[in-house]
Amino acid sequence: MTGIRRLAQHLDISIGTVSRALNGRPDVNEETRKRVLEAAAELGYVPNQSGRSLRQGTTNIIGFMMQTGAEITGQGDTFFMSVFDGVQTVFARHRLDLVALLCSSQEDPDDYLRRVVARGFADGLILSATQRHDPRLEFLAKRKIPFATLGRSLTDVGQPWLDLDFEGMAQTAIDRLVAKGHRRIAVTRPHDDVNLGYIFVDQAASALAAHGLSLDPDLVFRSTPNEAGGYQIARELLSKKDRPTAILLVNESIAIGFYRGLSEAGLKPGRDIAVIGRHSPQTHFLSPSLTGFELSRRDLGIALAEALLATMPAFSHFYPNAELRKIWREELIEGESDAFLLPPA
Amino acid sequence: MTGIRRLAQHLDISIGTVSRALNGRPDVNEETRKRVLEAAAELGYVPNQSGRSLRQGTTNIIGFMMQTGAEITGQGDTFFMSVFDGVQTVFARHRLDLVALLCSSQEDPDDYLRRVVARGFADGLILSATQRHDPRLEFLAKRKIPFATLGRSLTDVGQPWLDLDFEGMAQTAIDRLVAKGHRRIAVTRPHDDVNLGYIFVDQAASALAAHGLSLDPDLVFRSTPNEAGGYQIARELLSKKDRPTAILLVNESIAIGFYRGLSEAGLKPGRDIAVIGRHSPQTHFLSPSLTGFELSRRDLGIALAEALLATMPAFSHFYPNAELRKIWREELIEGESDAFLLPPA
DNA sequence: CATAGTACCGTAAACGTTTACGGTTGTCGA
DNA sequence: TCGACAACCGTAAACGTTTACGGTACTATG
Repeated sequence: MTGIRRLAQHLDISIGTVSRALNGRPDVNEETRKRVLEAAAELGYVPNQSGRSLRQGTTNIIGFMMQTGAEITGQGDTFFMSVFDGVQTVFARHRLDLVALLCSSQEDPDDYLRRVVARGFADGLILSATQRHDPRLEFLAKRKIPFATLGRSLTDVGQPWLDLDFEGMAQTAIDRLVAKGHRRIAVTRPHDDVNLGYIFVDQAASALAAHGLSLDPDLVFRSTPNEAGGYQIARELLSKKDRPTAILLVNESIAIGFYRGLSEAGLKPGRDIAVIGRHSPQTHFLSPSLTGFELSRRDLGIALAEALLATMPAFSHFYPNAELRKIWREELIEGESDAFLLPPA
Repeated sequence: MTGIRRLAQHLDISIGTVSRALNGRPDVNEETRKRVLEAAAELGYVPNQSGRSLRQGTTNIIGFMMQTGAEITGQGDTFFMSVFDGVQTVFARHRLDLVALLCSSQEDPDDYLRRVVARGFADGLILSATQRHDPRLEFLAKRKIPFATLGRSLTDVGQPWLDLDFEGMAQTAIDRLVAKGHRRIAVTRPHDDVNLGYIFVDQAASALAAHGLSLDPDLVFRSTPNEAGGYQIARELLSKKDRPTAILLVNESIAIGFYRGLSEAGLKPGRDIAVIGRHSPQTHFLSPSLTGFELSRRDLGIALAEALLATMPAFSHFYPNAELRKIWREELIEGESDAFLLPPA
C-alpha cells in the first residue's frame, strides 16, 4: 500500500476524498481536510508527480530556455541568471517547478526546442535570445504551448513579451554623444540575428539622422556578445583609417574586452574615445568607470513570469492585470568612459 | 485512440510488441522492429514520459544544481555554465534530459534539495558548491539517489566527485611568489563554507611553512566569489598597516573587482603588488594581464557526467572504467600581474 | 410529512506506459 | 510422430493520481 492509498487507509476514508482535500476542492468538509493535511504532513506524503501528470496531462514544470556554450559564455550567464532569479520567486509561489533548459551552442535551438516539446516536458516556456524572425515562436503557437519571450520579434504570434528599451538607449546615448560634439559614432550589434541588434542599430541611425548625421555602415561592428567579442571590436576599430570618436556597446560583457583592446593600444576610454555601454555586475568594476545603462533584472524576471502565468488558464486569475507586453526603461549610470570632449574641429 | 495504442492499431500488432520494439528488447523480430520504428517516425509517435515514469519509477531527468542570486552572480555563472555544456553532451548521448536547478540565494540549498528529492524530480543529480561539511550529501545517500559532486567534501558518503587541484595551485603560486622574493603573501577564500576555501588556505599555509614562512591570519581575506568581493578585498588590503606584497585570489571573478580596487588607489598589479589568480573568459581581458590558472571546464563537465552515469545501474555498463574521483590540474598562464619583483630588503 | 436541496463522500474509470506470464508456431532430433 | 526448445507475440495487470458520477444523510421548506 503506497501513496495516496496508504494515506486514505490510515485515515479510514476514501482516496477520492484525500485527493480532493489535498487539492483544495470545495466539496470536502473542512474538518476532514484538516485531518488529511495533518496526516499527510505526519506521514510525509508527497503526491507522485508522474501519476498526476499522467492523469492531468500537465507536468508542473516551467522551462526557461537559454543558450550556452563557447560563443556565448560571458553573456548568457550573468544576465539570464539574474532574470531567472526573479522568475523563480514567482513560480515558487505556485509550487511550479522551474528549470533552466540550457541549449548548448553545439545544438540548433530550434531542434532543441522541438525535442523539449515533443517530450511534453513543460507546461509553459520562457524563451530568451529572441531572433528577429524566430521560427520557435510559430512552432510553439501552433502547438498551443503557453510561452513568453524575453525580447520582441518580428514573428509575432500574440505571445506575451518583455523587452528592454533599446530604442531609448540608442536615442539617449546618441543625443548625449552628439551634444558632446561627436560626429563619427560607432555602434555594435550581436553576431547573430537576435532582434535587439536590429532595433538598436536602426534607432541609432535615425537618432543620428535627426541631428543631420548618418550612421556609417563601416562603423557597425558585429561580434559575439561576450568579452572576446568586445576585444575583437576594439582591434577592428583601431585598424580603421578614419577612427570614430565614440562608440555605443549594445551588449554588456563586451565592454570588458573592449577596454582591454584599447588599453593594449595605449588608449583609454573617456580620454581617447567616448564609450557608452550597458552595465552588469562586472562592468561596475571597469576602470575608468563605464557610462552605461542599467536596470533591475530581477524585477524583469518577476514581470516575465507573471506575464506568462497570466496567459495560462490555470493561473490567469491570479494575475488579472499583468502587463503582457512591456518595454523596460534602463537608467543611465554616468561614469568616466564618455567624459571625452571632442576638441573643436 | 492515442499513443502507443494508436501505433499498435495502425500496425495491427499488440501494444506490448510495439513497446518492446521501441525499447530495444531482444524478443522481437527484427523485421517487426523495423516496421514499428518506421511507423513511429511516420506518425511522429513519442512515448509519453508520464506513462513511462509512472510505470518505471524513473523520470529520465538529471538535475544539475547550482546556486544563483545577488551574492553569487558573477561566479555561479560562467564557470558552471561551461561545465554544464560538457555535462550536456554526455547526457544527450543517452537521451537523458538534463536541466539546471538553480537555487536562488533567497532559499536554503538544503531545503531546495529536499523539495527536489521529495518531488522525485530526477533520477540523478549533480551538486556544485560543495561545502566542507555538506548535509546534502548525507541526505542524498540516505535516499539512495545517485549523484556526483563538483568539489570534495569532508562529508564523504562514497559518491563520485571531481575537483580542481587547489593544493597544486596554492603550492605552485606560493613557490613562485617566494622565489620572487615575497615574504608577506595574502590569500583569499570564499565567504561561506565551500570546501575549496579550506583546502586552498591550508595548502598555502603549509607551502609557506616549507619556506620557513607563515601565513598571517590577518592576511586571509574572505569575500563573496564575485567582482564585488574582489573590490572589497582590495579596499581591506589597502587599509592594512603592513601591506602584503603579493596576493593569491582563489576565485576567478574577484580578480576583476580587485583590479578595480587597486586602480582607484593608483596601484597597478605587477608593479605595486603581485597578483596570481584564476582565469575565466573574462579575466583574459584584464590589463595588466593576469597570471592565473586555467583548465577546460567543458572537459571537466564531460568527466563529471560520466562519473555519475558510472554509478547508475542502468548506465554503468557504458562507462566500465570511468574515473570516479579525480583532481584536475590547472595550467598556469603567465601574465604581467605578478611581474613585480620585490626590491631587496 | 414529503420533497427538494445541500454538503459531503465513495466508487471506479481513465491517463499511457512497461513487463511478467503464458500462448502459439515452427524447427529439429530422437 | 512426439517432445523439447526457441522465437516471437498477445494479454492483462500495475504504476499513482484525478474526477465524473452517483449515493447517503441531513436540513430546510412547503
